[in-house]
Amino acid sequence: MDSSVRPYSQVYDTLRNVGLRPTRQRLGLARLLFDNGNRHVTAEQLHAEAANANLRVSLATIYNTLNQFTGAGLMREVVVEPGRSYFDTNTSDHHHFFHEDTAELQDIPGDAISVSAVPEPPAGTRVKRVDIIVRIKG
Amino acid sequence: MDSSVRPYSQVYDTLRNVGLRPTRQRLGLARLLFDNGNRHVTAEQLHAEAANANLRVSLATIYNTLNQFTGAGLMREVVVEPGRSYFDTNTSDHHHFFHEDTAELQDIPGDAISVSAVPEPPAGTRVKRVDIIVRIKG
DNA sequence: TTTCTTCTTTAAAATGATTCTAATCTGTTG
DNA sequence: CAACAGATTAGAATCATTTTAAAGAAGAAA
Repeated sequence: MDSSVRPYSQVYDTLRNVGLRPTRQRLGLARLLFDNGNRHVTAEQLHAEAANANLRVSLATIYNTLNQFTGAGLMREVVVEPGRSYFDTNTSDHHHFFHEDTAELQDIPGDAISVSAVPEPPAGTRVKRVDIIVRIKG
Repeated sequence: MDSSVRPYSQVYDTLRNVGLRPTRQRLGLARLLFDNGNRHVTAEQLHAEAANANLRVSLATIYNTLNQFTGAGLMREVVVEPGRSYFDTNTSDHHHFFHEDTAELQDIPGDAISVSAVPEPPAGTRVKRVDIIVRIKG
């Protein structure tokens, strides 16, 4: 709970649990991502943030890590803009506002919006996820 | 109605109405796009299709044209996958199934699905559009 | 701890989609 | 038809992301 006393133990366990070796880079990135509430980041943003926090990580590792975290179910990818991927630390059922002016994402809690009557998926397929993006402008 | 008799007159008028010069390329692409029911295409797909139909158009023009048609409200862009853009000839209110296996889009009519209680957008913003993507797998 | 093996990280190159550039060509209008 | 504005094009440029192959770090065993 007190990150000044046990700065890495939480994320350390998290990484162990999903079978990822707790390396310096993964521990540092996990802390940036998970110790500050729900976050929506692009690879470039996280890279800049890491540099800022004195964490030396290459951009390739940022991409690897974001993809591994997503594959492990610790994050999810949100696709809202052509040519750029956002990663979301909130994996619970919820949706998004997308500010078209600032290119920022904002959570909509799962219970604040819902889809009535999701149509039957085509024969032979099953629904993997329903994404709702509410695009807004200033 | 009979495209063998008046092959270009419909799309010709459409282009005129939105202020785009009816060039050979735009007329040909418009015919491929609008004379065959609702379509979802990527730039590469449309390029291949044009070549197939003996319509010589560069890829740069495909991109220009798709963006111009979208800007003119004749089509809309659908973002479902990082790194690839889909363009949809159906501009009416509706949503999409996305087949993750085949990377294909399929319309969900606007009245077959709906969002209950779209939350109030943040102060100073207004909703531009609500996109629902139902991701399915085989 | 030393060693061995396996997984990670990295810089740099490669890729893939899209946009830009600058030169050439084509519609439109007079 | 002439002239101009707008459109098309090949190829270069750009941007986000992935791959490569080499060097480095973590875990297990002795």
